[in-house]
Amino acid sequence: HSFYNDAGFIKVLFPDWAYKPAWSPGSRQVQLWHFLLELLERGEGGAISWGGEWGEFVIRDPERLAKMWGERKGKPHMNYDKLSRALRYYYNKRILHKTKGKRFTYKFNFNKLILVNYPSLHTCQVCIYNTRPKSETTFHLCNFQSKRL
DNA sequence: GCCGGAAAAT
DNA sequence: ATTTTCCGGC
Repeated sequence: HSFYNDAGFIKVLFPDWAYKPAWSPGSRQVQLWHFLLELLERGEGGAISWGGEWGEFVIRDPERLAKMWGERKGKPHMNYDKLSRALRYYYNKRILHKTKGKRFTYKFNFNKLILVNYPSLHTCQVCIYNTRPKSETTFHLCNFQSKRL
């Protein structure tokens, strides 16, 4: 079972509320893993990029990434030490794990993160990010770009 | 750098 | 509930 389509792309979906301003009704704060996927998706700058394995990524410029994250969240004193602590909280949630021995390298657990294809990955290239158990799944449907891995 | 406890912040 | 902040330990 592959998350690729024929062209080797996946489609990344973010909750639409992730893009509303914080003061907007119904909006919530964007979460760190949304932000990371967004940068990876866009091949942003070079502060972060996909690594060799499926879901693996390398933080090329830790302090710049932290700065970007801090700007997004309105935390001007954000740094890699604190950002990486947030990443470590993802271990127990099984959103991420560390690629041991590789500096600044982490890996998304897409098996956990992407639970559902809607309606079919192969035909529509749509994945839905969801961190909750399937039994209490709520799906956030919105449109987004695709990314070659 | 990386880990994870503890407490605070939102 | 998800970080942010701080930090002792490895």
